[in-house]
Amino acid sequence: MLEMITKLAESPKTIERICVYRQLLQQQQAQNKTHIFSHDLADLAKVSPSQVRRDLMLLKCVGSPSKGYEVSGLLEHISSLLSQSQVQKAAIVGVGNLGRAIMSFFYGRDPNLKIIAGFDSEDHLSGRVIHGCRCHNVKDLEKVIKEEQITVAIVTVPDSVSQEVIDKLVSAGIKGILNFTHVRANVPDSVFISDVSFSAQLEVVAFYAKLKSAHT
Amino acid sequence: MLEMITKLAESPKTIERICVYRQLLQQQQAQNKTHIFSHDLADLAKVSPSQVRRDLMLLKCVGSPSKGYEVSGLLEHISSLLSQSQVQKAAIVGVGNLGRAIMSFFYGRDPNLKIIAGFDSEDHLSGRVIHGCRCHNVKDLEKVIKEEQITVAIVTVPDSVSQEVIDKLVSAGIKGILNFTHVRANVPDSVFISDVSFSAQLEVVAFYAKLKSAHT
DNA sequence: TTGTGTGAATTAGTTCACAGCA
DNA sequence: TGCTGTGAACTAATTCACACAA
Repeated sequence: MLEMITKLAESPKTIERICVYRQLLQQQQAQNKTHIFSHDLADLAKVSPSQVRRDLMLLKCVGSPSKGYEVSGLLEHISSLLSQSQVQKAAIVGVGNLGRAIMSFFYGRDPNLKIIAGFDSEDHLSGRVIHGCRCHNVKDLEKVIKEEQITVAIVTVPDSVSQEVIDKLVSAGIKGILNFTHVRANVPDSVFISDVSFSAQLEVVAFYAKLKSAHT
Repeated sequence: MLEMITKLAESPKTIERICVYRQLLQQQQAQNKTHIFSHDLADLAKVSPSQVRRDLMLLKCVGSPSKGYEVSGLLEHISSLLSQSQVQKAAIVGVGNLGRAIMSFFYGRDPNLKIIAGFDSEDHLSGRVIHGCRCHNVKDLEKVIKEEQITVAIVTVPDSVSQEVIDKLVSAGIKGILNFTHVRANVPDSVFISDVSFSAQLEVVAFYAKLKSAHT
């Protein structure tokens, strides 16, 4: 098991796809599908069938040539691998439109990973519960994170306070950060940070859109 | 020039980084920095210096060993390359929290790429202008997109109507789509689509966070 | 010196192609 | 026959390392 996790840790792309597979498999399960072939999952995820088989291989999943992979089996493998049977708690710093959108997007999606706290400098939010997520003033950040043993944080504050907020999160003991600001913040090696840049992504889309238009 | 674009089109990763460089360079320019070394830009973007030099090489940017790269020169190169001097218009389908957050995130950021229209099935939004973006009922989608010659669309609707909305966008002539739903939609080859999955990204962060905790 | 520009080397990621099984 | 599991081949992405210029 530990060896498998080490292997996986070296393949961030695979991990991301596996998270996507899980979502798709849950949808399939909801439709009472019990088995699925690699090419069917590949179609749903928009990747190649051999890619799916390779990814599942890493998880030591096995399928039968006649029926494909058992959906419930895959889901168990994936969940145990990703969450390692421990519940993890997450917090959001910055309860604006984006913060709320993410709360509602994520609400009820993954029982092993729950966004339980929100922080904002706006006092009128304190005490409110939005999508199952209790809001606090940002000055209680360290206290709440330590009390609740929160390990993951989502940062949706204005760019100008990004590094400051991230420093606070790090010293409060956060181990993983999903950063929506445009600042590429400094964090120690002991913390994992992933940057999401809407603007950059939209610009990439615009670039290819132009290319596609020219093609016609 | 055309040759350069063809080369770039084959390096999606480079394009994404270049968009990030642009943001960072604009910040630098605002601070009256006129020149920058590859390692400084690398620090800001959290990539390696040789990566920066390679990326800039693709754009045929040149720097001097003593002063580094000229910031305004880089910005010109990047902007002309990315937008090819044409203004592009974008629309958002789904004016909920997420849609609005994206509107405000992007408002005023890039003069060559503007989100000018929003579509929603909620009638009370029609006619409202949010962050410079005029809202319409979704049934006017095709008409407005054609009239305004919008080429890029952002999809922030519920998963259940995702494919349906994307089909409409494609037949209205959209060439690039940024998809925030969990559905990996089908689109023809003539359209570029990029999927953003918050949940998957957050799960990846949680995975590495757990890894980092174990490390301690 | 110090940093750029770039060929060469390395590493990561993906697809191919086929043996083996139901 | 049709699909899985996987070594081998290939392609893409990144880093190294060093000639050259200010």
